Amino acid sequence: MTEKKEKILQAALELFAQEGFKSTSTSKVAKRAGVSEGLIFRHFENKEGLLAAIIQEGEERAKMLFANIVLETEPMEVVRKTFEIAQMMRISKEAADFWKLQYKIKWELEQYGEHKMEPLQRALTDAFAKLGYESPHLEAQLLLISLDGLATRFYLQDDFDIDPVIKLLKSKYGI
Amino acid sequence: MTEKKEKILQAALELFAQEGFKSTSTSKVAKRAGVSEGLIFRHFENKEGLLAAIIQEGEERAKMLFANIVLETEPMEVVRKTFEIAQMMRISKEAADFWKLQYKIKWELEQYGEHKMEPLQRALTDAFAKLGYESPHLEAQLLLISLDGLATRFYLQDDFDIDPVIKLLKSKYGI
DNA sequence: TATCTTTGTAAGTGATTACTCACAAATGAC
DNA sequence: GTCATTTGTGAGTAATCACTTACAAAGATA
Repeated sequence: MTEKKEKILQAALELFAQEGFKSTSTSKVAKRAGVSEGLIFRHFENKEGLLAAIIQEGEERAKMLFANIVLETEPMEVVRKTFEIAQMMRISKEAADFWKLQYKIKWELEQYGEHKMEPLQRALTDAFAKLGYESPHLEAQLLLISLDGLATRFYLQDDFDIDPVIKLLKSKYGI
Repeated sequence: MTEKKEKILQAALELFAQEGFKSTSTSKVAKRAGVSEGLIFRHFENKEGLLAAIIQEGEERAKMLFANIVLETEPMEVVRKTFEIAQMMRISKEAADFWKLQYKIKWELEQYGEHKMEPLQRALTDAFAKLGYESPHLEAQLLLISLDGLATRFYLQDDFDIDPVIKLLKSKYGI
């Protein structure tokens, strides 16, 4: 991976997350990365290839993140660590950009990245089952759905105070 | 409102909801509406004006929808009717298009339409207070956030079975 | 050093974009 | 019927789009 190729990926991640995929031009990406526009096509073939590279890079990071949860055997810890992930978007600017891009892409290209969340959902289903919930699969779905909603507000509503809402939601799971 | 003007609004709603605002061209809208492209600019000045007209039309519809809830005094009925709204997107294709557009616009233009939901949130806060919840304001926020997450799945995940999840969520509020 | 491959650039390409403009048809008021 | 206004069209516009191409610089291998 050359230095300029990395610059392109970083610039594209920022711009796609800010302005969306379709409405970010390749010339803009090149300008922010400080390279010629042609270099984008040399490295990534076309604009979609650039997006694919960004998404793939992030999916590997997501896998690493979920691995920590999936291997957890203590059910309450599974739930607690799931909330931990939700709170992580607030830490690193790059992580926030990546997750924001995920949601933007969902709405822009209408492809729900179900598979990415599947291991987490299975771990949660298992945890809720162990905890004696009546419909563990539905409970797992509902928790992830609530976190989707939380992310929506977090990214789109400027003055949104996420912490007290997370705290309330946690309390409903006894955390 | 002339016939052709209405055709434009309808075509634009469909296309914006399907493909997004920025990546739907005015020529495409004109073609679907069966009018000349120039007529769009005659009636709406520019592309943003067309979007504004669509959104305004829908906001009035949303107000009417919420009015029924806001005037409700029985707190459990407020919560029940809120779920009723959530289930409405599944009925009419036009209503679905409108709400889908709302979410798409949120992510594309990053402007959260807070004000639109405010009367509903206040009614819910009031209801939860009457029902003796500890943090009625947060509870109202959390419920609306969960419904945001539900909408995300409903619109983006093809095989999503929304009914059992709504049923589970309802049960958590004693409905 | 000579040669081959990779990395990089600058100046293009035709297609599409939002939008304008000159003009015609329809409508309404008197 | 006449005139003014509104509604509508079709052929423009400059700017921008994703992408190509010809060619140069840099690195690696011998």
